[in-house]
Amino acid sequence: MLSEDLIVDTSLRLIELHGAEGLSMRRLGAALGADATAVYRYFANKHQLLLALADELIGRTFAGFEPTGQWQRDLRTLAGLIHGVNLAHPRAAAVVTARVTGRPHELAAVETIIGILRGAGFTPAQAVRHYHCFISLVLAFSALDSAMCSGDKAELAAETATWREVYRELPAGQYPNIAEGADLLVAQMRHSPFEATVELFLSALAARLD
Amino acid sequence: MLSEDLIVDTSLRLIELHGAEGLSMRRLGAALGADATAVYRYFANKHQLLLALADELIGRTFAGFEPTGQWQRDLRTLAGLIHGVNLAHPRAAAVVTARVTGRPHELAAVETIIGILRGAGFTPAQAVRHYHCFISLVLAFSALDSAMCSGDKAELAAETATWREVYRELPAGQYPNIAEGADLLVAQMRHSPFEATVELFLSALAARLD
DNA sequence: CACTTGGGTCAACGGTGTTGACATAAGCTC
DNA sequence: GAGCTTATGTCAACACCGTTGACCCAAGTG
Repeated sequence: MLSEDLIVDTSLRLIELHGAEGLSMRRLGAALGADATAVYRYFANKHQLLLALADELIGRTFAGFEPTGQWQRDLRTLAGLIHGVNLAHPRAAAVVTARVTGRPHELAAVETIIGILRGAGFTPAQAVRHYHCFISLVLAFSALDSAMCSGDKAELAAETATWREVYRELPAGQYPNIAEGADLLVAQMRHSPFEATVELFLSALAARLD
Repeated sequence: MLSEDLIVDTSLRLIELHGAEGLSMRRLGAALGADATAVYRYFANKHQLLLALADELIGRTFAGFEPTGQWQRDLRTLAGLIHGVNLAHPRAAAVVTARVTGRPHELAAVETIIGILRGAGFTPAQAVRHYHCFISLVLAFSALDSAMCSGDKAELAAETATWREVYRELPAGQYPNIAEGADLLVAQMRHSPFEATVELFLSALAARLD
């Protein structure tokens, strides 16, 4: 017997295993030991399935989180958790990102984050505004970085090779600013600017608090 | 006779016309009045074509831009330009976002932005770091927002309806923070937090400059 | 017993990106 | 000009994809 939970778990395992694009209904059916179309008894279409995956991921993200009362630290932790979970499930991340699920785990997440901002001293209006910026920032970067990592290793290596070869050999006359920091640039582009951007964001919020 | 330029232009027109997912090789071929596979004489695969689209978009974005010397204003303008162009071409945006093209227009863009930061007084290392954060922020939000707008109108309306119905009717006992700002939340979620986040980002940069 | 209903299977439709063989026209060398 | 190479477009096919509708059978219910 299949079930929503079983399908969701199997889907997440498949994504983790076969990478971003590895989740197809046929593969899912095979992994479940059933026909591909059996899944349609539980989810109207693939989009609904992805929404369920998204909510499950949100739930897992917030499962091990307890607010400490220090709002900057809490938001930093949450940002890292969300980013991390989404990176582990790139394909589902694309959906968490773009659409609102309206499911229970999502509600709990919204409640938690706005609560942290209210506790920090922001007004309800500020808290809502900053919540929107915060969650969009984190999700947008998650989607960006998981798209970055979803390709094969070979593809990724070719990518950084492009950076190295193209950017390091540019004529300093035409591109003085690039030439000046070419080594820094190549080194910088290898890892995500996520943490740095979150720090900038948090410092901007803190400045708005006084 | 086909040509790279003709293919790129037609592709962009197709995307603008048929929406995000509207660009398939067969449709492209039809729009060109040729067989779908003829495109493969000019681009090794669809990914390469999308990279070319991306570079073309970058070029168009920077075409009408002249730095004023006021770095905050310039970055704000650029952010808006990039965001706007990407919103108009949702599918291509996803690619501009994730991958480095290494093509001429991209190089010019990198040079311009780092130049602005250097002119603002940042060190080469700072300029490179902040460039990376800035461009990632802008591209990540562009991808997010264009994914948001790419669905049908009906789908989008259903989305906001979800927000309205679900979030406004929540029990205040379980979700006090959401209940407190439910109206604000529903109103807020309708438009992108892009401008607000860019402002926060720029203010954080300015604070780092002293 | 008859009958509905939930849940799994099967074949099929129209779509996708991509490949390899084939045809034809252009341009170059002898 | 003849012959050959190279560029360019066409065609059929492959292996996928999400989704639908018909079918079938076991379980539960009147």
